[in-house]
Amino acid sequence: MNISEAARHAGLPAKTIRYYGEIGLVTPPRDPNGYRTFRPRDLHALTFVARARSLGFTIGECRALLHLYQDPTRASADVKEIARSHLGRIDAKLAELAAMRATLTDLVDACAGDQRPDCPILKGLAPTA
Amino acid sequence: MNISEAARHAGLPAKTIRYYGEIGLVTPPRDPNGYRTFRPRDLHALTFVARARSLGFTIGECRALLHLYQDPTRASADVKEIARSHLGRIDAKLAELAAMRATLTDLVDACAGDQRPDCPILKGLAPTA
DNA sequence: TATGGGGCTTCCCGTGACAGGAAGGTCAAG
DNA sequence: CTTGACCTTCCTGTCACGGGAAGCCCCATA
Repeated sequence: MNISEAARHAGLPAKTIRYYGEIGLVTPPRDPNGYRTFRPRDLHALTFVARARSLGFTIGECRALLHLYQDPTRASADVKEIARSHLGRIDAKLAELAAMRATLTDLVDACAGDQRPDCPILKGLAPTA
Repeated sequence: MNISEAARHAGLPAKTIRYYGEIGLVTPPRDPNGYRTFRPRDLHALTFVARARSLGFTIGECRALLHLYQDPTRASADVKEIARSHLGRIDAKLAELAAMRATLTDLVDACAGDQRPDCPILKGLAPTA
């Protein structure tokens, strides 16, 4: 199977799949003509990575998860640790965004949004506010 | 005032302030020796940008907001539009992260996290799940 | 057999918003 | 005069790719 069909199956752009090969994440063999040939196991790995990425795991975490996935002697504790760490990052980001949202919402609600220059948003950003 | 003191006042790394100069966001004058000299208005602008950045505005938005801030003939509607657009981005990101968090929490809760290889997290990421 | 239009390859540059670090000029104190 | 703390520019790296150029390769059709 060539790269464009693999891309369809995995739900990833071909460019991304080439990138994953370049960084040694998923490295399908090559045909004599140099084309990448995706075997079922390669598609499997690509789809696994696509899902992990869609959950926000970094490439490094995807690499570790893929190794664990392919290692029958793994301990689920190792997987869980990666996921919990990522969950912590997500919670931190959520808190940061929620705080931004709260402040911004207040400012936006206070702003008339008309032709006059008076603006609570700018006042809120100004140093001496 | 030199850059390190300006950095302290604005709560930004000196490196970041040089970057802002490079992209023409805040461009303080130079002493004869080439050192940047920060006037009160430069500190003002830097602090304004620092606050806007901390609310998640992009550099481009900060540039626009700073222009509006310094333009007494502005319409608050223009400011509000930028802020509302950013608020939309924040909400989208919040939704995305909340969805990730929900899925991840389910998976993590289902995982024993012990020495055994059986792992619902990996199962959840696997293609045939 | 020629040709045309895909699909495949590598290579290089750009993204956003900086951080790290090297090489070298400047300044005030001892 | 030297030391050490500043300051400067310049180059590279980050993260996870996207865009596009230049050049093979393959298949179908005329």
